[in-house]
Amino acid sequence: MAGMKSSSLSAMHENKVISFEAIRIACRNCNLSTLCLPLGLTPEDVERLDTIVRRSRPLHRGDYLFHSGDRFRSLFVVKTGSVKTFAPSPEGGEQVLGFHLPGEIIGLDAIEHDAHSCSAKVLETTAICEVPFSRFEELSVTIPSLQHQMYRLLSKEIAQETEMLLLLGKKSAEDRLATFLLSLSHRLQKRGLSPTDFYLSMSRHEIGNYLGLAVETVSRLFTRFHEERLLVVDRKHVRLTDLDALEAMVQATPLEDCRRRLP
Amino acid sequence: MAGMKSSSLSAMHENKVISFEAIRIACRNCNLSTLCLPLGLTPEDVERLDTIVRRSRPLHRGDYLFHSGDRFRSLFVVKTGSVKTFAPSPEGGEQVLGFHLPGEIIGLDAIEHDAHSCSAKVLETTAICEVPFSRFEELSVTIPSLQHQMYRLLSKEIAQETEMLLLLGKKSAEDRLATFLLSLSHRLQKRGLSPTDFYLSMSRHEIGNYLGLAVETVSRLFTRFHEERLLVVDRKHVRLTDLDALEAMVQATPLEDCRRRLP
DNA sequence: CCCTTTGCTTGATCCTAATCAACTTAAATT
DNA sequence: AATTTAAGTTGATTAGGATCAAGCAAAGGG
Repeated sequence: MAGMKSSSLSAMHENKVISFEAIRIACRNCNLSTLCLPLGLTPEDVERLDTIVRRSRPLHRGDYLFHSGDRFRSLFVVKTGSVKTFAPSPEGGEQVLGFHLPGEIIGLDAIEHDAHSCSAKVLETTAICEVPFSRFEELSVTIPSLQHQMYRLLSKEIAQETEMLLLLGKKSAEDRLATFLLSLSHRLQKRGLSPTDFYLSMSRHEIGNYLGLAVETVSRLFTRFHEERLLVVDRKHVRLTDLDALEAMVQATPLEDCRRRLP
Repeated sequence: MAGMKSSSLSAMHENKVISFEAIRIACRNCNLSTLCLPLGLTPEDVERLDTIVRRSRPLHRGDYLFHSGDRFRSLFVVKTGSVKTFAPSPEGGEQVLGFHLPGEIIGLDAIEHDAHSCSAKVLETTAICEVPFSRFEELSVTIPSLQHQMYRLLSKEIAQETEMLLLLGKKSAEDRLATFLLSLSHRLQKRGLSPTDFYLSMSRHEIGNYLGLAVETVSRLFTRFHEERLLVVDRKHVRLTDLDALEAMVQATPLEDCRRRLP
C-alpha cells in the first residue's frame, strides 16, 4: 500500500513494514553493490539496471526460488538471508550444490539449457532480487561494463566450483569441514559480518551432503574441533576461536607424490 | 611458406604441410563451429571473429598453453588433439581439473582474477585457436549473438562442473569410471568420432587423479569392467562393448535416503 | 642391443569414513 | 505440560578404497 511501484507480486503481510522496507532498497543504495552486478557501472547505468530488477517481499524457510526442470527466466540474487541449491534425485534423495549468501547470484548454470537443472530452497527468511534474463541481456549489450562484470561473475562461479572439485577430489573429512567453515568465514567478512561468530542456517545433514560426508562424521568433527579448541559450537551457533589453526590445517594438504623420487 | 597470412608466430617445420595446413582452417570452414564461439553468428560476424583468432602451429605432448599464475590474456580453444588442465600444488603434486577435447574452451576460470589459477598441458599433438580476450570483449559488445553465445558457454562450463561435483560427492569408484568413459563417449560422438572406439590420451594416473581415485583402483576397475564384458581395453585403446550396461550402472545411483520413512 | 625409466597391473594389508544402532536434546503439535 | 517428531550426538562394526609392495611390459636412451 505504501509505495506506488508495488512490484509484480501481490503485497500481503504489509504489517512486516520494517523488513519489507529494508529489502526494497534500490541498487544504488545497496551495500552489496561491490559484490553484485552493479560493480564497475556508472551511477546512470546502475539506474538503468535498477529498472529491470524485481524485488519481492521476503521469502520464508522452505520456500522455493525455482524447481529443477523449471523454465529459466531470471537470475536471482540473495539480498539478505541464505539459500541452498541442490540436485534432487528421483528416489527422493538430493545432492546439495551450494549455500548462497547475500550478493551471490543463483541460476547461472541454467542459461545454457534454458532450464534449471537444480532447485533453490530458502534456508531462513530471505530477500531476493530477481533479474529477468532476457531483459538483462538486452541491457548488457548496451552497457559494456555490465557485460564485463557478467563475464567476471560467471568466471568467478567457475573458479569457485573448481575449488570445490579440488576439495572433494583429494581432501580428508577434516579438511573438508575446515575449508567449509573458512569459506563461510571469508564470505561473511566480505559482507561486513563477523568472520568468527555466526549462525549456520543449514542442518548438519545438509553440510554433510554438501561435503560428501555422512551426518555422523560431521557431528564427530564438530566435537573434535571443539575438543581441539578450534571452535566453540552450540547448536547452530559457531564461534571460530583459532582461525590460524584452521587455515594451517587446510594449507598443510599432505598431497601424495612426495615419495616418488626416493629409492 | 604457402599462405600469405603466416600468423603471428614464426613458421618453421613447414615440412609438416598436411597437419599444418589442416589447422589453419578459418572459423567459417571449421567443423567445430556448432560447438564453439561462432554458434548463432551470421557469416559476416564469423568473419569478424575470425580476424582476432590466432592459430599457431601444432603443439606437442608436454607443451604448456599457460601456467598457473600467468597473467590472463587469451582464451584457448582446442582445435584438434587434447589438453589437460590441473592445479599444481607446491609440493609437486597436482589435481587434474579436466580433459579438453576439440571445440572446448580453456581459461574461462581466469577472467575474474585476470590470472590463470590452473595450468594447461598438451596431452598429444594438438592444434589450438587463441582468442585474445580484450579484443574478444570489444567484439562481443558489438555482436549481441556473440555475447549470448559466450554467456551460454560460460553457463555450460558451470553446469558441467556441477555434474562433476555430483560425481565426486556421492558416487562409488565404479560409478566414477563409468561416468568418465561415458562422458568421453558422448563428447567424441558429438564431434563425429566413434563413441565406442577411442584412444585415451591421458595416463591411468591422470584419470585416477581426475576422478579422486588411486591409480591402482583405476587399473582394477578397467580389469573388472573387462571381465564383466563392458569393454575391451588394451593399453590406451578402449572399445566400449556395452554402452547400455554402462549407462545403467550410472543411472542406478542407489542414493541414500531410501530408508528414512520406514520404522 | 642392453639397460634404465616409466606406466600399468596384481596382491596383501590398513585405515578412513560409512553404516548400523541406540540414545539425547530440542523443537513442534496437541 | 504432554506427546510426537526431527535433529544431533555417540559408540560399535564394517566396507570400500588407499596404501604398501612387488613384478611386468613398453618405451626410450646410450
